[in-house]
Amino acid sequence: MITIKDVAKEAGVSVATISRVLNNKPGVSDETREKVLSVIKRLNYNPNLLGRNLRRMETKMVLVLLPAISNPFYARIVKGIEDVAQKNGYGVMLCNTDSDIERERMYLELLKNKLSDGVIFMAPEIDEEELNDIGEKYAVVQCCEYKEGANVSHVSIDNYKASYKAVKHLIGLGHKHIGLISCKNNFLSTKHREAGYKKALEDSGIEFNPCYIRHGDYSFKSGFRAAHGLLNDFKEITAIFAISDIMAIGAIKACYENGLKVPDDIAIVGFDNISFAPMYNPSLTTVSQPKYDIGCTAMELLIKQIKNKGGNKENIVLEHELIIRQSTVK
Amino acid sequence: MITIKDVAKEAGVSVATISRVLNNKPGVSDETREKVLSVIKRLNYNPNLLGRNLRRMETKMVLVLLPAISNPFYARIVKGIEDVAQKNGYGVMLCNTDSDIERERMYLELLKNKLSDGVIFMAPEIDEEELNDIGEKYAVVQCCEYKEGANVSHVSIDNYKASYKAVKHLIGLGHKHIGLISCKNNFLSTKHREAGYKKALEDSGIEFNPCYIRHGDYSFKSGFRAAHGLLNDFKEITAIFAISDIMAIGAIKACYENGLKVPDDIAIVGFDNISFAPMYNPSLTTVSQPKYDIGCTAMELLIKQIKNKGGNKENIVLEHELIIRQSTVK
DNA sequence: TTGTATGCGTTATCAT
DNA sequence: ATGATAACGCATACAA
Repeated sequence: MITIKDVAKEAGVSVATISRVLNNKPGVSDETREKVLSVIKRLNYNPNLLGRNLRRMETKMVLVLLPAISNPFYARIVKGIEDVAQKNGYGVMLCNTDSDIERERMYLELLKNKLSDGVIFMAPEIDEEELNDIGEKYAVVQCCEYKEGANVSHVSIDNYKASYKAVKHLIGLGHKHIGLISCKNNFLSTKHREAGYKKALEDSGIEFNPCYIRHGDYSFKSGFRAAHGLLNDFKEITAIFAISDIMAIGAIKACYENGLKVPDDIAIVGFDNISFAPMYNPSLTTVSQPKYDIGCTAMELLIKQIKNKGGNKENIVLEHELIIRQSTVK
Repeated sequence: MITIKDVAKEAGVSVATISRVLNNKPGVSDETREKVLSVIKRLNYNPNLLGRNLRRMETKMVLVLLPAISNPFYARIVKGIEDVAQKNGYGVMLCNTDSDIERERMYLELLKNKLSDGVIFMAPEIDEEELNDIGEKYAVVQCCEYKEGANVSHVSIDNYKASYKAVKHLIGLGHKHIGLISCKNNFLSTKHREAGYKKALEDSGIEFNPCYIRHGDYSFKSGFRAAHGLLNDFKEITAIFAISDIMAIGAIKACYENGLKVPDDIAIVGFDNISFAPMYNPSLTTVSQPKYDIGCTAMELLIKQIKNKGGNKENIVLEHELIIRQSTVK
């Protein structure tokens, strides 16, 4: 392996000079700099960052923990994170937690072991307390999903308002019996979206029927089953709001298999505006989150924290948008 | 920051002993070991892996370069990679190249800079020569997509046979005018899938019509446009084979918007069996790759190379499967 | 402008 | 069974 010493010897200067050239530091004559660069090129030298990282006690790498890369919702967010990271000289390590707390803890070791300068959680599995502990020692940002109790920055939309708007859209189309496909989990977003649904009904003088709520697990199948159950049990239902696009798509599929046409016989609204939403048949009305901006903002927050050694706790709420497509409008 | 020295001082032993305990090495009395462990716990000590990595000149991390994490095709492959990695004490860094050669090269720096012990390419952008150079110095495996010329291991399916089988399925259903939605790229898989299409026609005595081939770019929209064009120009077409599920889904959408029902008026076959294939409306007939196994195999190959310092060039072909769903069978 | 020398945290070799 | 110490590759404070 070629090291900085080899380059120094070959160029006839000291390692300090090589280091200066590598890091674009001043105090090197143009002549020397050029000679060094040519030797670096000739020897095909690549600095060993293990040495640099140890010395500087930083890695210029950040961790992004996501429940599943297969979830298309995260794609644009990650892009935002990556773009801001790159602009600031940071690399991004994407890590699948599978919503498994052990796997999440495993990856968090990378943080504790100094292999990463900070972490962005897409949906933390660990509880408020553990999150708080980590937040006190390391740079941490929560993105989209977050724990309320923890004193850790987050960036997200207002899920309550977004859900309210989606259900109001259905009510505006004349629907009075609106099913809800929610999830049985502890996500704050879930709680907020359910609350928004109820508030929209209430504000429109429609009585809330708890039986109209079914619970899935964000999967296509669970959306399918939930819709199937709703349609079987309550013939009067003419619209369904699902708190995720994938479950909404499962619901549409269930409608068709029950002989109901969307949107003619039943209207469906999703949440997230994943890339498949406009591709589906029919295309899906849904709530769009500013995913790219969310990612950018999260990374910016993280970098600020890294620079300020953990200060700067901030919570940022970005704007959502209701996108109306074929699944609700005849 | 707590270091190994602090632990040593607190436990009243030398750093060497701490290191032995940390690495589960023999030559430490049970008594001492226990004392050390208790001190480690009490001080909440986390070993700084920057030191270890420099010393051992390895990181126990591998790079996985994918064109886009948003492509659902990669999800199961990555899971296979991760599972095998974890079993062997390796961490996985997922990196989005966006099919951008510069971004790809940027991430390859992590390899050259010793921040990663090896790399798995899902679809290399760099050419044979550059790939070869990297393969000579570092542990490299190509997964699914690969460059033929490069002397670098790969694992994939037989795309020629798979494509042949898919088209034969359509012919078996009585279709004689079969459109092909391919891609304009340099992927070997594309070439092989086109060749399989032609060979299937030929073997069945159906004349190949070059005009029946349209080119997309793996996107939904490109599939939509390609199908739209085919249907407009050639009313006799009753079936379309797309070399990716996403384009196939675009094609189905185009059929519906042209007033054609799938599969009643036209049959569609995709390729990859992404998670959305069974969810679509209608569900999609497609070629399934053993994605999880492909991922596992790639990672196993990579670990072998890391251990053998670059030896062990191997090419492995795994079995595919045609999955028949609603989009072809009435 | 350039060089010398120290240390980052760890592991591993060689003593004891 | 345990300890002292050199080394890994690099950046940097200080000297020249």
